[in-house]
Amino acid sequence: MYVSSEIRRTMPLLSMSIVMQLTDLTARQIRYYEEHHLIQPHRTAGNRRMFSLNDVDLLLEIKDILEQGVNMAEVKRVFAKKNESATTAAEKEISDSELREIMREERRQANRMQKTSIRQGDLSRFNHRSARDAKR
Amino acid sequence: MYVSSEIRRTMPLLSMSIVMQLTDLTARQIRYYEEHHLIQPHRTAGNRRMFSLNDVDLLLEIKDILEQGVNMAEVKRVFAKKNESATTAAEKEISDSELREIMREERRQANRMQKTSIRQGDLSRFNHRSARDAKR
DNA sequence: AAACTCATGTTAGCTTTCCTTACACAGAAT
DNA sequence: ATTCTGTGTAAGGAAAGCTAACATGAGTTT
Repeated sequence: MYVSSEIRRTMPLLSMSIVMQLTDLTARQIRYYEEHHLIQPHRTAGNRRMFSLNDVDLLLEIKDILEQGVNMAEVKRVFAKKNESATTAAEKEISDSELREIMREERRQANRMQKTSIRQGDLSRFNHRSARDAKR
Repeated sequence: MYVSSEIRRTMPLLSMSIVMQLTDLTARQIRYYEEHHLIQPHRTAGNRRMFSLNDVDLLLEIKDILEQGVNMAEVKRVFAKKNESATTAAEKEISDSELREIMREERRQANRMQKTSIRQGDLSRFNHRSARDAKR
């Protein structure tokens, strides 16, 4: 009861070290993703970053996507599209399958357009993810 | 999804400054309550306290009880009894009303025993708490 | 009244954590 | 071959946290 029930996913409660533990990312990586506007952690009066649970989830998604061999530019596009569809459709959440579908579409478009959008390895895992899907 | 669903109430995620904000207690107070074994926050490798959501709830309860004009010794007894009844009866949670009942009983016993247990003001508010009760 | 207890405030000195900035580097893209 | 990208790492400084110690006001005991 009490506080825990009032914890909002957007409340900046978590310090850098905790987020590093939760996400298994380095501080360098987290700051880099912020630099690219993928997250916007709050700042304390003393300029320290404070993260929300939402931020942690975002970081985990970023990590997950990057590990698939997608580059930052693409991650940004995926997130932009995700926000777009979320706001236009007034949806707050998006499922993993939806996310993968969006990325699949992104990939198709990028391939058609100029094939410069996707680098760093192939995306074959996105089309046969039975093993990974089972884990989620 | 992802992390937030895995957040356990016992995970030490929160720093001192955040807990101060959440509870509106001073660092001095929080450390003092720990000194009296009312909470046992984790420690980082660098000796910093890290609090769980459970700790925050406990602190809020402590604060609430102390604000009624009860002293620490009594708070300890209340908590001891609470733990006892929780473990023996295999109950995890205790309602506010139950808590107040326990404290009422405590007070009666203490008065009978040696009347040294309760100091610092009277407990009259416990018997006519209509205004405060309405807030919870 | 004097001495004591309790819960909290405050200060000092020190350690840990976090910040920014800058440079380095390996692998991929051009 | 050169450039771009994502990450590592180091330096110097500042914020936040720690312990220990003394201070204090309200209530209690002697």
